[in-house]
Amino acid sequence: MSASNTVASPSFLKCGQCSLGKLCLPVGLDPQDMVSLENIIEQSSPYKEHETVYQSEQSFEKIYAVKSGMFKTVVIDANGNEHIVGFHLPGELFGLDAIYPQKYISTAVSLGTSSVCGINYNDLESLAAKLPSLQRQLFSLMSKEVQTSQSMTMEHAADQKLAGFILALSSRYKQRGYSETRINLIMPRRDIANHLNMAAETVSRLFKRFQAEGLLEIKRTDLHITNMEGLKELAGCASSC
Amino acid sequence: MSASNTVASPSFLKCGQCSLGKLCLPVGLDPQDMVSLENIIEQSSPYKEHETVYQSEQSFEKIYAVKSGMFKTVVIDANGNEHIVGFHLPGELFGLDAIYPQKYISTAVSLGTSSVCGINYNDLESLAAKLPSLQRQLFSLMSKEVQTSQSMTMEHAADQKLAGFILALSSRYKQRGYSETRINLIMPRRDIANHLNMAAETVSRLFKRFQAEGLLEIKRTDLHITNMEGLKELAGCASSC
DNA sequence: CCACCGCCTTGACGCTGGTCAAGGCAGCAC
DNA sequence: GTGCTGCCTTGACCAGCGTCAAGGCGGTGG
Repeated sequence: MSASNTVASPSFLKCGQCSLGKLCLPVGLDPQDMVSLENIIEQSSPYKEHETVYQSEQSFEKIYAVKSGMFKTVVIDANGNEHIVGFHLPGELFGLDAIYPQKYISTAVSLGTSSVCGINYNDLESLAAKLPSLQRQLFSLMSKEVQTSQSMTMEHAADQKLAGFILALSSRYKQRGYSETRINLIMPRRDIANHLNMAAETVSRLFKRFQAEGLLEIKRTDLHITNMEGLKELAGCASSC
Repeated sequence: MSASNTVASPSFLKCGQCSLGKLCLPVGLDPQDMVSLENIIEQSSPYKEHETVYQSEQSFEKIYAVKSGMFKTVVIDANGNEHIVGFHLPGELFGLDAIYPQKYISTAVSLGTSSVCGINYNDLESLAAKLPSLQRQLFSLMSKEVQTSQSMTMEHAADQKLAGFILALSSRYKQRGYSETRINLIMPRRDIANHLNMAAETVSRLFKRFQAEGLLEIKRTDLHITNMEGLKELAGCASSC
């Protein structure tokens, strides 16, 4: 395991060999069913930084699983303001919010070099009807998605929100086998701030304060959590515990 | 149709006869499949005000569809603060966030006299595997759920949040065949404020300001939207358009 | 009728965090 | 090296909104 969590690329492996199998869509599938799933999955060639996977308003066709790197999903409101809905780590799905309206709500953009698996939604639906364990996993993942976006609405004060964000990232990295205390914040401060509905200056000041309080150490993109309990207490544990 | 939207009770009707059929779980089912669904649904006797359907931490068994009245789902964070996650209108499901963790995250409480249909989740999963249109509807409803809680995280200023909340309510009532301009706010101001993460006093002041600006008229629980466009502009249309 | 209670409203005040502006610092081209 | 550019940090200032406290108003019970 590397000291920091640069994200390993399973490149063109099939689900059965992919290291993300334990987190991603194939959870709970037996090897035979896994093959059926592999057959409807398309692996993309890597996206360079700032490339878009799909655009808002585009008609819905596929959902995506992150294979390597990181993606953000962004919506633009009526006043032209961008809002970052979420950051997506390897093994996580995005595009699920497009199922109901049958068009993409957000625009998905790569952060750094990243790749995805694309899954045609109609094929996935048909397959899920045949494979109960896949159906179950899909419901489960969507339920999780509901819960995480709900928990975001609970944090109130800026310090709470930032602490919750860091903790959520930490636990997601941990699930992926990376260190939970050393995090590489590849997204710019501005993006973190935008996602949490606050000013970039506030993020900066809060990181400074957290550091002064001995909760963490941070230098540029390199974050080291030094007092996990303290952070959790601050966050009120909404997104994290 | 009554002038204001007191919520009609379909009482003990089966899905096929229930006026909510066009919004609720049975969307897209043919009459025969509808019968299969009816067989796994349990209709509750009415809850009185402030009664709980399930408690947070309780093990997950059923999801619920509102039959009449209104429910709120509430979570309590580590510091003991209550947070109202959502209000649920007739034809809407709640308890979906319990699927992933297999236990209820929130506590569900009735607002006024209300009733639900309870649906055993294991039975529902099995049935969905047999009925593609039911599976589809479930995915669709969960996707919608994701989207609405995401859109809540986008609003920033207090006036934006309140305007968005009113518009979302209005459009949900409209879907149910009620007036979109006359809304009966049965929940106390305090609950609205809590849900939107603001002080009850702010809600009060904002209603006053909205009234002064000619956007709406409000007296106690009786709300009348007089300038829909103005409200939408204020909201930035995040939750609503 | 009055008294009480809960809920909402209104006012005064102060803090949190947004905005604006300036300055640091790393990376890159020349 | 110098000068650019982009990102982050720091400081000064101000407003939006939370908090506290008081007062209104309607409903219910005596």
